[in-house]
Amino acid sequence: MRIEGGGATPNALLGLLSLGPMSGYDIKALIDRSIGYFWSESYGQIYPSLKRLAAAGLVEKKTSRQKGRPDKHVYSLTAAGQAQLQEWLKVPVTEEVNRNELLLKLFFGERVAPSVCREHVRACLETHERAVKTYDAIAKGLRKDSANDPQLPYWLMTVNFGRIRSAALVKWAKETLKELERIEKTQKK
Amino acid sequence: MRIEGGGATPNALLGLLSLGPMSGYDIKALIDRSIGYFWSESYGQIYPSLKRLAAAGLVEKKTSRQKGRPDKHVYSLTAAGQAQLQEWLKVPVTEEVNRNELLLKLFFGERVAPSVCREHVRACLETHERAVKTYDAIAKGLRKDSANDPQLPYWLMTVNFGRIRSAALVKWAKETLKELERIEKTQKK
DNA sequence: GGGTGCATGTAATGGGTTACATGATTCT
DNA sequence: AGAATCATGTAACCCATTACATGCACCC
Repeated sequence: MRIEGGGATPNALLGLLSLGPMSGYDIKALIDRSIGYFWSESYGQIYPSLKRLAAAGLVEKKTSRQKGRPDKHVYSLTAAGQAQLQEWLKVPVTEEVNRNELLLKLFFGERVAPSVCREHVRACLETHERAVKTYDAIAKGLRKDSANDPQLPYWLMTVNFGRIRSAALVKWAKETLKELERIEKTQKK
Repeated sequence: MRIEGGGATPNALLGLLSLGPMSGYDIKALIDRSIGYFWSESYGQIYPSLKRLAAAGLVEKKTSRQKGRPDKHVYSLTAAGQAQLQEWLKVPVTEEVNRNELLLKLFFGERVAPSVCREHVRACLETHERAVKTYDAIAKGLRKDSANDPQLPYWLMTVNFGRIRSAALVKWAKETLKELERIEKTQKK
């Protein structure tokens, strides 16, 4: 048996619980409307992980009965859990290559008609144009709703990351579309 | 039993084999010095996958004996394999959220000293500053060595993606470092 | 003699999503 | 009547990396 805390998932859960006591269901919902653009967890990870965290004494479980609905299992950070989270936050980030299917398809793009790649890149452009707007909206909302939260600057940093990245990809997509059109024209001649 | 060709890995292999006949070992080496910055495969994936592709008739295996060294199993694309690759290249890219541990740690950054986050962001800055230079070098090399290859424009598009993305992250990291220093100063007062 | 490169492959393990199973309440 | 939301959990499955197993040749 391994000690809970090595992987990122349990530590992400500890982090979310540091915002306040929550159930597995709540955690999933919170992820989807906060860190969802750079982190995801499924129930199949959350529930077993919470159980293990509880067994390791890093979180505490309290069952609250509800009318009609199933019992709610609310978890909260223990002192040990808080310590573990802080330790993990200090560990240097290990960046691994994340696979990019768009680039893979583009790399072999010469094997198909230029219009195929154009379509892929156009979709990418649309996605990130929308994303930039979304990030701006999120930042605006955060600045309003969490104006006095000491965590606000950190949250804005992550949003800004997304914004800058998406803006860059918009730029790339536009450049790339032009290049693809150029290829298409020279091919037809 | 499933038909080979659904996942990205077998199709990536087909793509690489479209560049010429190769062994599993060659494929790994080629990945590492070409698409390695946005795609990776391990032997544990490559060898079994090639076997399945051969069973499905998408690639053809030829064993060439070598002096001293173990036999080399050279695979080449069949017509069916080429067709499968082209079909796959047309399928719209499904972008899923890729987890970002740096952002996760930054999101909970208020739970630790600002210097911790500063260190993470500084590492990110360094990584991407180096990356920009690497991408430039790769592009230069490609323009020289593959000047007449019709695939060159596509390869440059993928390199340019990396370049633009890394340059954007350098910008973000610099901004973020300033912000972290600001937080540090206001905290000390 | 020992490290590195060539060359193949399997088994163990890890980390994750999806589908399944259950069931009441509330909204349309 | 039916869909969505609340709520928890397990089992099956998929995909991927790492470790293991083997062994020769070449260079230092």
